[in-house]
Amino acid sequence: MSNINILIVEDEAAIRGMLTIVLEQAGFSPIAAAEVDSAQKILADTFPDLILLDWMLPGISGVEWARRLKKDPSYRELPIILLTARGEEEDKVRGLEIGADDYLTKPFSPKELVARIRAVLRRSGKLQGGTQIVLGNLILDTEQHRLTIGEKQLDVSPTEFRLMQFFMTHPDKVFSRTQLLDQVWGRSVYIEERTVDVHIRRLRKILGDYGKEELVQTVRGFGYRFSLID
Amino acid sequence: MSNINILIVEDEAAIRGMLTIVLEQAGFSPIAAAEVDSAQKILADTFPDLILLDWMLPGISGVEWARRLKKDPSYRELPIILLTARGEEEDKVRGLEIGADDYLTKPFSPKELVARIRAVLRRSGKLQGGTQIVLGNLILDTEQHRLTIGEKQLDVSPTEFRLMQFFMTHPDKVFSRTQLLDQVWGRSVYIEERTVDVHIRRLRKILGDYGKEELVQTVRGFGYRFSLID
DNA sequence: TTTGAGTGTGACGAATTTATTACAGACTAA
DNA sequence: TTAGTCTGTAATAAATTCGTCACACTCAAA
Repeated sequence: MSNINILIVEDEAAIRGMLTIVLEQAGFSPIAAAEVDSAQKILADTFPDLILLDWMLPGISGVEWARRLKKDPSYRELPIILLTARGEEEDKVRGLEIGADDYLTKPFSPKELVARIRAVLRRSGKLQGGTQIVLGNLILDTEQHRLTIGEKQLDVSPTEFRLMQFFMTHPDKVFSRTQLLDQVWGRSVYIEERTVDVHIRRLRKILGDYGKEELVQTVRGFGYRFSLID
Repeated sequence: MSNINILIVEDEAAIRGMLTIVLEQAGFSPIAAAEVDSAQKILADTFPDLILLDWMLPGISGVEWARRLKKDPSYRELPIILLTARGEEEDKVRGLEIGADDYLTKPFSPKELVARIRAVLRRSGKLQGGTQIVLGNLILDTEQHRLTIGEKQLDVSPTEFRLMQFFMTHPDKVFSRTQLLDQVWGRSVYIEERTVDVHIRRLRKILGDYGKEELVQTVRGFGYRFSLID
């Protein structure tokens, strides 16, 4: 269960399905959209680490959308890989001009796709050899599956670990219970929203043992936030 | 100038040549044969450390030869990596049945080839620079096949030894049961995941006799970790 | 102060995951 | 061959985790 989310935007259902399967098998968490409109919605409440974008799309074209995203400060850092039709050299050039991070010419092999994705992620620092997330004196090491606070090791359950991992990679941001369920539990399970509260409680209890209870903050009416600042 | 001899058996001259070059560059000493007959001769008077064997061969097929070798006591230990054509899943299954140590699906990258070869050689103990791995007061000597803790020598079975070897070369890192099976048992065998648990248990028991039971740690939901730290 | 929605908390049973044991077949050395 | 070891698997036990619920508490608007 990687938490590398990849947003696929592709109108052809067959290719979309193929991409989804390939990415899943490669250990990513893909989300697919058929056109820009729904992609935009997904973008709003999920937090993809990379977008795989078809060049030709009905309605707003992929290029056009990419151009917009690259102009938007809050999405500028989000890597985009364009999928172009065979041999349209010109497109490639234009694609890179608008700031796409890579392009891939159809047809491509699954292997190549995954390799390119990894390369881009690595370049943007999201896929690192260094597997540590450091926040203050909190260290979460995904490779060792360890959560330490100062010198002390915290004993957390798998779900708590994933929750912490998500929080620590998105500090200072408020997330609704639904968003947390989507991100930490996965989009495909249905679970009561209140369950999040319980897990938050458990996390706070553990953190509280080390005087760090206030790291997880309640934002009444919205959800929770993880932050070093009060 | 390695003394690792690798016997290549491949009928297509182009691929044979490519393999030879790749292996040479990787520091191995390749010897190539176009079919089983000449391979058999080479086998008789040179002593390869590993065979890279094409699945499809004129005359006796690669599989058939592999099967024979694996039955012959004097060659049983000789690792074999099968080269299979793309997507022939069935072949893989048969490949592992006859006891191949790994398989590689064409086309493959030189990098992957070399990595797999190294892995297999390491697993069979033939690739070791310094033969000792030292961790705390634990010493694992791959050449003498010995595991000592302080002054005491531990009596471990072959599988336990390989498991320890893998753990000691990758300390502090969590591995899933699948990863352990791939790395310690080999990619081409199908074994129940639970079997790992049993071997872990056996290892712990042995280590426990010397007060080192806690070296192998359970990471619930993920797998196991070998670490000197709690 | 009242009221109701939003949140915190402890408990519980079910589900999941891991540990342990026993056993049969394969293999090895004598 | 034979006794003994090694290994994978299945069965069972033990431990942990997880989602829900019921009820207590908070907060803010009226």
